[in-house]
Amino acid sequence: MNEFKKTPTIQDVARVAEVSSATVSRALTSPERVSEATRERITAAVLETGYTVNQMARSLRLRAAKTILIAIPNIGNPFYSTILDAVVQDAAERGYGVLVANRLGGDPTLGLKDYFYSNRADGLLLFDATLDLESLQDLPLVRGNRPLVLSCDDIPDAPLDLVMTDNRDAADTATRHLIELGHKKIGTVRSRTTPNVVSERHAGFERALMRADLPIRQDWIWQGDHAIAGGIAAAESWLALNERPTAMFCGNDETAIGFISRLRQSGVDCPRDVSVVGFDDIAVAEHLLPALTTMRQPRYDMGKVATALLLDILDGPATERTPARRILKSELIIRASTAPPRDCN
Amino acid sequence: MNEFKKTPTIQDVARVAEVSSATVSRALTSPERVSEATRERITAAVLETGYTVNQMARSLRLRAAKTILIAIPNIGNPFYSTILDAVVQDAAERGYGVLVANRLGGDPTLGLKDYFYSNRADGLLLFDATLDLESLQDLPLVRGNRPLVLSCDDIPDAPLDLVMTDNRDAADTATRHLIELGHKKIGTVRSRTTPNVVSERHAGFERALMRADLPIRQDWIWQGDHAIAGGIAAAESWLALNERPTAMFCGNDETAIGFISRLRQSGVDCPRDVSVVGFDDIAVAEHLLPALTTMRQPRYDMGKVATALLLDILDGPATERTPARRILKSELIIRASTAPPRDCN
DNA sequence: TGTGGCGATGCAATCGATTACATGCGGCCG
DNA sequence: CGGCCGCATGTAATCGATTGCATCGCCACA
Repeated sequence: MNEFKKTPTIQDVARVAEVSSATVSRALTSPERVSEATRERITAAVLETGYTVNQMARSLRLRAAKTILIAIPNIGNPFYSTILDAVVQDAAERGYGVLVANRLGGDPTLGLKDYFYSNRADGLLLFDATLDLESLQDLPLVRGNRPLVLSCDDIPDAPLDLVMTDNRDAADTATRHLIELGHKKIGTVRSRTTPNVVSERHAGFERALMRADLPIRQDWIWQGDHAIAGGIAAAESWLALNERPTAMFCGNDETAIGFISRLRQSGVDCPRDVSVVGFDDIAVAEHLLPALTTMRQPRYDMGKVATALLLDILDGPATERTPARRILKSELIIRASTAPPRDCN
Repeated sequence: MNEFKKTPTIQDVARVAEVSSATVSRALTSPERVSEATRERITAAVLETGYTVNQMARSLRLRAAKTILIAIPNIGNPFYSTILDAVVQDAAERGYGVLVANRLGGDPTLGLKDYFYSNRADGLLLFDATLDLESLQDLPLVRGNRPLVLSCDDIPDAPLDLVMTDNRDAADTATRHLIELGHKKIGTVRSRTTPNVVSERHAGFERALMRADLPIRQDWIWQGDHAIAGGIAAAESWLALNERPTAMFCGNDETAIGFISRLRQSGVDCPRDVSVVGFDDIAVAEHLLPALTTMRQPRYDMGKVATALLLDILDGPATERTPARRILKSELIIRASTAPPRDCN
């Protein structure tokens, strides 16, 4: 059926349409520059040969891969996969492909990937600030002056384009919600995977407590891992306590899920015995029992905004720019996992 | 610091090391072919210039992009994001990048993507059988004789490499579990997103019922959407029924979550009033209340096996092969959402 | 009728890495 | 001492698309 053994090239089309390859190229990229008659012959020839452009050749020539690289700490986490979803969707609409790098930060083969990824992507979307500024600048993408947009997390003092949520205010809001319910003993499960989000959130947590003149007790602060396991571990330590907090602010929803689930196993009920507020509002949050009170993060929007920012830089003129900072607002979603403390009722 | 304005090329390295670009290329790809002295000079020059290979140029020359394309119906779904995780991990280890295409099937801009993706990926990992065989063969990847591995779903009569789970047996097992608990009135929420998985699962469901001489009632079969919303809709319809099934087999965990959650709102308890078994065993399944009985799908393995299969084809000799079929086993995880029916107690 | 201008098209260089083939050099053996 | 072999390296073609410049008609206007 196909008269060419190999993938047809622009030369093949040119031969069939009886024009030069230059004309074919022009017909495809700026149709108004060729006469109507030739354009039709070329269109027919494209169909006949089944030609599709060879992106490798085009990229080489144009010095643009039409591809962005997205680095995510943990694809399996619904929080990140939603972002990825948004990014892939929007990038595709603007003609860009998305290469995925998982756990770029912690991977010992980073050097290999350097080599591997270089010159393959036009820009980088980084949802992971476990890299410090120095190693970031060592990445060939950045060294090659490729634009980079950082999201979900901040790197202090880095002059980078940034898309974030208002982590500090959000944590403050969540904590205030617990305070307003009457809680005086409030603990938290922090995380360690994304350092600055964590300190921002923790700062918001402490700010709310301080403003309410409530104590910040170190033995009521646990380290989580942004996963269910961390919540479970924190719960076990919580159970061993003599004096327990009556409310907990968890660094994300998975942590809250693990925490509540482990407590339930030991007969401790949420929200009767302890109130829990999560962070993110992942899809299942409202279908849990108790439905989870949480700070909804505009994560789909975060993906969209970050993508738009990066692609605007890529498609725009190569002028000197001052880094942009976009802060998106989170929203408190009150459900059933928070209630007034028992002894205050 | 960097003496080259633009990204350094192999020519720049050659100039610094005072050799030809051919020698640099050889030093990098087959070091044993250059003398030790030159090799050292070249290594030094690579460091000095900060050279990294331009993959576009290499791919053009070698006709291999060192990239695979993965098509997934819904990235946001934890089921798929786990698979993606496995794929990215394993592909990176073997020096391949992963391009993500979301909802390749339903997207009206498929034609655009054709154009766009062609010649960019060496092979395709397809986790979505909403495409029929015909449109599949129209994809340039396939037409260009690029290997393709189909996973999660089957396309009947297609001579394709395949990685699947034992959907029919798994559905049979799940249904038998309900039967063994004493249930006689059993319904199901099917899905429509992945046609053949659905019919396989449904076939397993019906097989189990028939073998137990139980009725297959059409009004006890709902259409879901592999998402929470579908479970909710089915639950609402279930509530309106005069004679209700006492047990439900749900097409996936999200469906089960929505179903149970909606029923609870109306005071119907799982497992007291109705038993529910899910499918997949997503991460939260064991932390739900009730903890979800479900068929665990080896989805991480599915990603790994599919990747290994595709990459073996790509890296192996270009011989004629007969398509491989790998079937992975699912496992029944009994938790708290299933129990004997009330009236049988 | 001559010429300037413009639209359509072709020619050929270019992007950067790879590799078949050519070359040159040194050593070994007869 | 001459010729041959083999290793190390260089030369140049190649992959496929894009694009600056050249060319060729053709029309209009003086």
